[in-house]
Amino acid sequence: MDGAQPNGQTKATRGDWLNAARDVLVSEGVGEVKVLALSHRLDVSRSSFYWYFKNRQDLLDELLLGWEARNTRTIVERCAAPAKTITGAVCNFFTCFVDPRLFDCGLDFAIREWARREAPVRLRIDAADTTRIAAVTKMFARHGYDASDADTRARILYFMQLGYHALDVREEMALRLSRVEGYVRGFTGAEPDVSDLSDFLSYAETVGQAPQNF
Amino acid sequence: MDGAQPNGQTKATRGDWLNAARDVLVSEGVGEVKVLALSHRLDVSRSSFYWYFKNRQDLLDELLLGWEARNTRTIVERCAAPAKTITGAVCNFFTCFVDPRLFDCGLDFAIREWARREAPVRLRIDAADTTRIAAVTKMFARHGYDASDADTRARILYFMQLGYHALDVREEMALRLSRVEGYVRGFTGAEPDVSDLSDFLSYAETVGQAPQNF
DNA sequence: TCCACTCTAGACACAAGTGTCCACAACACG
DNA sequence: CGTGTTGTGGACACTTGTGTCTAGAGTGGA
Repeated sequence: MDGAQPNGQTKATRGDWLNAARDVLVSEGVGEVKVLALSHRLDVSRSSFYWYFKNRQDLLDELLLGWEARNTRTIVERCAAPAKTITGAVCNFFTCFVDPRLFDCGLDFAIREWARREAPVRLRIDAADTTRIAAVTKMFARHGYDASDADTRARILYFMQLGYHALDVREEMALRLSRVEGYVRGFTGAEPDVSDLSDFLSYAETVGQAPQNF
Repeated sequence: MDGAQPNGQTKATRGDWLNAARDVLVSEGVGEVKVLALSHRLDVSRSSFYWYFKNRQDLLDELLLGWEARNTRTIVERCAAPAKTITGAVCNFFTCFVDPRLFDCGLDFAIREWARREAPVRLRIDAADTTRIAAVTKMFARHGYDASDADTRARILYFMQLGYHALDVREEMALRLSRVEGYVRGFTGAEPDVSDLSDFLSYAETVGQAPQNF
């Protein structure tokens, strides 16, 4: 994906610039993604940047491209994953947000914030949300909910999950997991399937060691 | 709240600076709240700013103070409002987000974004969320939900509502209202009370004319 | 060896932002 | 009328950021 192998003389590859930019985008917002600051961070001259990128905007475009290729696809895949019960299906959806390798929450919100200021970014976010909600709706429909009910439940589930992360709540994984049963009951309107639930909880434990979502 | 009455010679009052700053904060983020830009917008010399405020940070502090005094109190009050049924109570909560005069959503999110970059702001947001969730939990508990159930439902309701706004969804008020019944069913786990629901819908219609939330 | 290519550093020109200082206009009041 | 206070505007010094141009160091291949 990165193309060129670093040369002996190379101090910072194109990928290094992109990674540094992503970090700053997530932790401090687009406004702070500055060529000067990145060059300090990489300990490279600022002008080297212009070897790899046309200008600052060029870098930002690339960042957006990477995000598009990743987050939405993850959600769509998890929603389409086979599940015996709706409990299992909802748990499949949850995995996106529990396993940081699957869905990059920090990036998602950083880009939403960015979208508030720039209309073209906004359009891409809108398209992503539409695709994701459709995938969740389909998941409910597949488990016997009628069209209108599936739509409502999909929206509650998706908005609640993003709301949770929008608030950047910081709580222990154990505490978070202790609420899962209640959440599933609330989201599905049915009694959770015990075996599906415990499958999810043990999966979550294994990835729970990973660094926090952001 | 504003103190001084504008003098004949006064071109921009302290309040004018604050309003302009709030607008920019909401639409473009803290980073864009710049003395220079505000002075252009108010058509006043930049140095006049320093008559009213010690420096840029002083202005930002004031903005934060105004937010604290408003948004959280609104939610707490609406949750404490009397309601015959849980349907009515949830509808009371919804009013915050339907009537832009009650709760300033744009400001809430602008400040959340700001909090990502500055720890002291983050602390104040955390305190606000804790207070708000506690108020919603109490609301459910008052209507007969046991402690654990009330906690879960409060979180689903609050996170979902903020998630909805975090995504900055733009849909017609009519479409939004058409989903309310389903939402209430989902949130309360019970069949909505018809009269409480219609009271809310007619209230929402009257304020629906007001400008969009942001 | 030497030449081309890749990448880096430093200098330059410029734009936009901050905060300070000082002169001064306009009003309010004795 | 003077005189103090309230606000405004312009000039200055400084910082941080962008993008361009050019010299040249290092590497790999003919």
